[in-house]
Amino acid sequence: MNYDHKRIENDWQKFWAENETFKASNNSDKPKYYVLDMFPYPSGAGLHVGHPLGYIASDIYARYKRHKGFNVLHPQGYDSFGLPAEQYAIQTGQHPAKTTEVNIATYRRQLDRIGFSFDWSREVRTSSPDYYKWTQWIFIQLFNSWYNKDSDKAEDIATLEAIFAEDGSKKVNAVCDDEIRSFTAAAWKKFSKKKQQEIVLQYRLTYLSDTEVNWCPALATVLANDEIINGVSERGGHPVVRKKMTQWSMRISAYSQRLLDGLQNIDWPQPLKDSQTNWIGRSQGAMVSFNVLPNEVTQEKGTISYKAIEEIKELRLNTSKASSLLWDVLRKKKGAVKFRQQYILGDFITDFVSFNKKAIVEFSGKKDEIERANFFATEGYSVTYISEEEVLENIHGVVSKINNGMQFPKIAEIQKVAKKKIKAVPVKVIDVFTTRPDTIFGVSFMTLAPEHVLVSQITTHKQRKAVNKYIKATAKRSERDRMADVKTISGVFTGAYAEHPFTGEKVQIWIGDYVLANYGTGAVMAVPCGDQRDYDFAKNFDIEIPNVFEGADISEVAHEGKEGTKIANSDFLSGLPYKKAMKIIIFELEKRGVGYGKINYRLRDAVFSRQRYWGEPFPVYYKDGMPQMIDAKHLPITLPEVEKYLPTEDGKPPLGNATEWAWDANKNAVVGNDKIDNKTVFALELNTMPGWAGSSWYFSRYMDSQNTEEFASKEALDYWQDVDLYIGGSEHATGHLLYARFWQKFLFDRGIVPVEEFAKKLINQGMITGTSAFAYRFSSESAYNNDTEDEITERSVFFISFDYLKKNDSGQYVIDDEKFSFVSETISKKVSSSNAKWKNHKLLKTEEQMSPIHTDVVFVNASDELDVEAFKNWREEYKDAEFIFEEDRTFKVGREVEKMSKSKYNVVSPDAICEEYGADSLRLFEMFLGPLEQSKPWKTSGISGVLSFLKKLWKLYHVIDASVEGDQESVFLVSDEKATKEELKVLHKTIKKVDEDIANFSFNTSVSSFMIAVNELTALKCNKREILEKLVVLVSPYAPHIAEELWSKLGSKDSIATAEFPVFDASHLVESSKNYPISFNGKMRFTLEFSLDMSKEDIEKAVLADEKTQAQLQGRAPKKVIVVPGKIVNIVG
RNA sequence: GCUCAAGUGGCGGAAUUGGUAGACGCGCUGGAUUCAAAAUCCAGUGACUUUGGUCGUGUGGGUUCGAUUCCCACCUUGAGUACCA
Repeated sequence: MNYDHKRIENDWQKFWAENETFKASNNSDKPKYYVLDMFPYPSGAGLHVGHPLGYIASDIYARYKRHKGFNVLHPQGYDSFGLPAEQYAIQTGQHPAKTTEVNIATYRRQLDRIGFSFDWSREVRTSSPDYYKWTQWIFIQLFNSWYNKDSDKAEDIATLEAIFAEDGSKKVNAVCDDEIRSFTAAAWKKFSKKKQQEIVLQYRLTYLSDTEVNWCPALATVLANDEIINGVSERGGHPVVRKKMTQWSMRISAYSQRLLDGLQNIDWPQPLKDSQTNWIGRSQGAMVSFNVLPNEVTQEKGTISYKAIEEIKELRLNTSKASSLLWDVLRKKKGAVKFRQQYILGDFITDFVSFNKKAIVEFSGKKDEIERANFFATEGYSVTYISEEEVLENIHGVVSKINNGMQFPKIAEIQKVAKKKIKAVPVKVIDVFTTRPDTIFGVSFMTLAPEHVLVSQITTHKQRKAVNKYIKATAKRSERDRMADVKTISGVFTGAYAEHPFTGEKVQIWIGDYVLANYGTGAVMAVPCGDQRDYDFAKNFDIEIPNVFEGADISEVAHEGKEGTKIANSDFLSGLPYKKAMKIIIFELEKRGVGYGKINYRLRDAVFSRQRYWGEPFPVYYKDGMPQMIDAKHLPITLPEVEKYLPTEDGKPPLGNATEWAWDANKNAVVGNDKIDNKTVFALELNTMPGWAGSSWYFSRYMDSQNTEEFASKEALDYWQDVDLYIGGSEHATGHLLYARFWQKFLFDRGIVPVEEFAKKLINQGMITGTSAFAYRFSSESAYNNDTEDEITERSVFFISFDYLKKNDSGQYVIDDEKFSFVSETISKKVSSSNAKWKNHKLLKTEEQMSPIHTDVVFVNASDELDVEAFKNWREEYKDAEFIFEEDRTFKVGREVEKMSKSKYNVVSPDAICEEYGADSLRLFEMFLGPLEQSKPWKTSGISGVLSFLKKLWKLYHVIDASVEGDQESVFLVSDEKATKEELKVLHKTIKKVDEDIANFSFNTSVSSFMIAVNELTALKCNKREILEKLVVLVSPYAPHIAEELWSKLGSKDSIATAEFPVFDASHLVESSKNYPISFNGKMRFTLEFSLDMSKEDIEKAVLADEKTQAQLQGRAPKKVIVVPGKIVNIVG
């Protein structure tokens, strides 16, 4: 029987499936090993040969580990929520679930053909309700957690509420919104339930907030930072704008430091670690406070800001009906409680306030309600909330509500408040973050982001117009414009000054769009001598540039280096080097209370809402405007059916189209929207989760994927622990891989998973690019009639074989000068023979550029020859094309490496390769292509090498049956004779090499060592069982089908999958002599054979005595002879 | 701009701690087999060359008896990032 890959591969794939050969057990005496691939998004295009590269590598490793006696978990699944299926649904109306189903079936068929050892019983699909049930469950856990900086981990939200009730907000050290809110325990208890919910929401690890988001109008959704490449969407390349929206966010920022620290403990590629480090962007420095010097605006009416005055004016003009009605009643109730309308308290304008009763009456539903409530509570006021409807319907009820809610404070408290009122006008403070506090004496101005809150409060009357104009102009500019135009320096002076915290000097306050509102505090202290941007700004606006560096030349550029320069002109810092100066300045800042050392991170919280249909629904409903979690026992909240997958007409996300999509708290079921007025039915969250939700924990689900009671059982989690080897693309560095690490750490904190990092080792496989083929056509302006100088328009299309062409200086292909006359004449002959009026014309100019036309790579053979007939039939427009062939009647194409893509006709499908060469050839070839991590081009022609290797391997186990006439038939035959020394040497050399190669993930080199082994054993005519039995196990991880076939022929009834990996025995490689390279001045000239136990001196003597050495030296005496025993001899002449 | 990775025959790529540069494969050349083709097998294949050699791992320096490997500077390509204070 000859090597028949089709039959063998079919048989064994069936065998594996029927016997569940690769099913992993959750309890075993063997040590565990978990090999994971990044699961694919099942796209409509199916797999091309580039996709399985990583899967083949991981499969080899998984099979190798099985041979080595491990209980291997090697699962596979689908990341099946996502945009393409939804975009397709929008275009065609097909339900994404359906197309996803079809695509998955294609993927599965394609994957099965390659012979992977996946345990399919553990398959997961992120879009399946059985799976996303647990994604929703994790969301609930995040919602019910806050980050306690004191314990440095996530804790249950109940512990936060307990501290609030016990000690108020001061005792809480949490990661939450930067705005300082403080309230006493007493105040906390007095807050309404809703108020408390609002406060707690700001501490949760997933929270709702009005955030500036990246809005993509074309996709009608928001995008995360890592989903945007160069200012446009990663998918589709649509423009992205900034927009404020209420969104769910994930507090990944709480984990910044731990995500950074964790990188130390995992074996991941350095470039990937670097890019995560970069993305987290830790910078060490200090916060510094600058007081704004009073000016005519900030001084006006004490604490009342300009903004507030404007607001009051407007408020009083537009008082609502309810408000004026209530004011009439309150005003007339003379004597009892004196209320004031729209009076200022701190930064806020109250609706109604009674100063002596410390009572406030407010209409609920204000945007800044939480901040107001906090402030009022801190000041000791009690707040009664009322609604417009209440007032209109039952004003007397409202008045009694106000009276009941009123406190009657003690005298002492009233006095305290009075004192506070007398206190001086609070000074406006600008906080800045800087990494170079040591250069603080070089500050000559400050710059605020145009969006900074203080801008409107400090700008002088004189500058207001210019400032407003500038703010408007920057708001208009899109993020992309701002990015594209880094060079233009713009800004406006606010007219205000700050006081330098050390020198007390006046420092101008500017605004400029080079300062970003969402990094640090949105304000910088500008040190033009030490920062190029500040320098450019100062030069542009003619601001002073004081030099605080010893001996630095700052006439042209800023001095940005840290080390090696000492600080100058800086009072107590002068003469100090960077590190010392940093220590001292931070000490001083803290001592004087004007700043403190601080670490800042670039990592932002991740927006978690998407205005899409095809994603996980949130397990969230809204009650009284506040988000509530649906009890976990009701999960999954399944996606509702919708008519259209587009946003609703009133701009709600696609889920708003659902007619049955609301939460009935009594019946615990999703019911019709029409019952929403029934008091027990609540609106559900209409956003869905982003693509990275499902992929942030799938590796844990594989451990126990069929569990309906838990996300995964504790036993399964404890047994498998983490992924031992994770293989996937580097493009997920700052997306999936960072989010997954974040969730893992969170789940670890909450005691759900046993380890803090989910993958010990990670390898990035490179991309396989395509080798496009081009036929070169000469373009239309090429034909002229030599007699009339007229251009001939009705021409044929000509293609010219690649060997007639050369590249010109601009990289375009033109006809090679030496071959020009031949080509030109050939074309002339062809044309004139077809049309009489084209006699005597010139068809080509030497500098004529050829247009490269993509031809499908299937028409091209290994020698780059085009199947011209197939090409002509491929496209109507080339049917009558003429071809200028080589002398041997072949037509050559040009080659160019490009990304594999349908539009470039260079896509090679694994199905076609499996059909023609077999899965074993495909697997070997993909590995043989080059190092796993590297990107490398695919060229189908090379695969014949590995196929002939497999045939040679087959032949080692077979002999030609002479009794069969005609076609040569081979029959299985191995001998039980003892192997020779030579044969054992070949085997053990190969065992050693393959063992090392797999350990180093150097799969390409082990394929070549297989080839060497088979070539050598063939030369030795070896067919000994002793050798061949071990050889087949060695090959089995790479080419499992042929290995199984030969293994069964060798007499085994079981699969080769768990056969013991051959053990290397060094004794077979012991040599007695060495062929020493003899080099002269480091250049090898010839070799000499010496025994390995010969001494240095003897070797030196023998080498010098050799006539070849004498010939090299030509009579000169060698200056020095270096002998490295077992390695080399070098003679210095 | 910054960060990282990589530059070796016609092509994909080998070369363990510095020790015979180009393993293995593709392609190419010649030969055997064949009516012929495919397949298979054998030999050759870095460049130059007076056939004895000489030069060769992006460029220029350095360290070393010896450098693809280590150090410095530069060039090119690819990836990530983008005013991060």
